[in-house]
Amino acid sequence: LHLVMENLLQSKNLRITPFRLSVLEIFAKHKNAISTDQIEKSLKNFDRITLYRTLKTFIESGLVHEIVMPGDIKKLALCKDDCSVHEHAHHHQHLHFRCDSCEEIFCLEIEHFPEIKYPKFKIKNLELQGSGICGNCR
Amino acid sequence: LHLVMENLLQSKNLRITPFRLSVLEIFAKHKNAISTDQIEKSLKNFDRITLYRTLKTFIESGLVHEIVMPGDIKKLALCKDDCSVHEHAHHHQHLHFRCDSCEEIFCLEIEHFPEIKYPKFKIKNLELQGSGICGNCR
DNA sequence: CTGTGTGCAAACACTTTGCAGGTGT
DNA sequence: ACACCTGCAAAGTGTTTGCACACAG
Repeated sequence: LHLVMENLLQSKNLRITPFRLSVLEIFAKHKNAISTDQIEKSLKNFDRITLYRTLKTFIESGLVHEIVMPGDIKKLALCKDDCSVHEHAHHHQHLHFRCDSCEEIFCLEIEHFPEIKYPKFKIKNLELQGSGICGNCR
Repeated sequence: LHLVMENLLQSKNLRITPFRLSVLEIFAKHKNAISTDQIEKSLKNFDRITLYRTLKTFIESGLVHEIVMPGDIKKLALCKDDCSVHEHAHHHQHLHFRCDSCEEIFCLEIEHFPEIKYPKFKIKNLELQGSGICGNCR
């Protein structure tokens, strides 16, 4: 696991440090998106400022993406192969789904990603956000 | 205009006050979504706390909806007829589009709202967020 | 060795809470 | 008259900036 994470950092030209590795491992342990708060609870003897900077670096370099929803919901998840970063924006081909019951946020790979057109507008990137009841809660 | 806004407040069982009316009129003046900052600049001699509470009330009663995007982008827009509020979540049938150039956020009515299915998940609400270049900027 | 990352202190912005007084219905 | 809205003070939360030292390449 360590090795995988080291390669991940190296592939983005980021230096391999113990702190970054431990943050990445927390992401790897969680299947779904996690909040900064969850990360902090999983760390010990850490500096909050460094964590913020680390996360910012991860987001900018395309390792991690933010998922935000109305109501101050903000979570982070590891990017997948289908993620790319252009002009400071992340592009995904998956659906961000929030369960009304357990409040987990899932990144769901969907088969047919919809195409949307609007007159005179050039839509370069489309993001899907859904909510409802997840597979575990029903 | 005043009368329209008064009816709007009344329809949601909210009291008609000068402050609420002036906030609503700011929304009406702007075609696109606006930030709290923009609202504050349009007001004078106002109390920021009251503004926050007013906006919260508007959101909860279904008058206004929040649009959030990664990178601390947070704007507000008047709800349209196709908006509804269930269990603290707003439902729309339009696309939220952010222009990479002018950074305006548009609520775009699209003809065929996509249907997404995912095995074992019950998707009750779907939100679309797009980005690219708007009609004015190209 | 050089530039990047880290840790600490301080500052900053945004938002919420509590309460007294004012206002709408 | 009563409940709701407003304004002020204070506090809370999340995040950023500056700088000195430590560490990775």
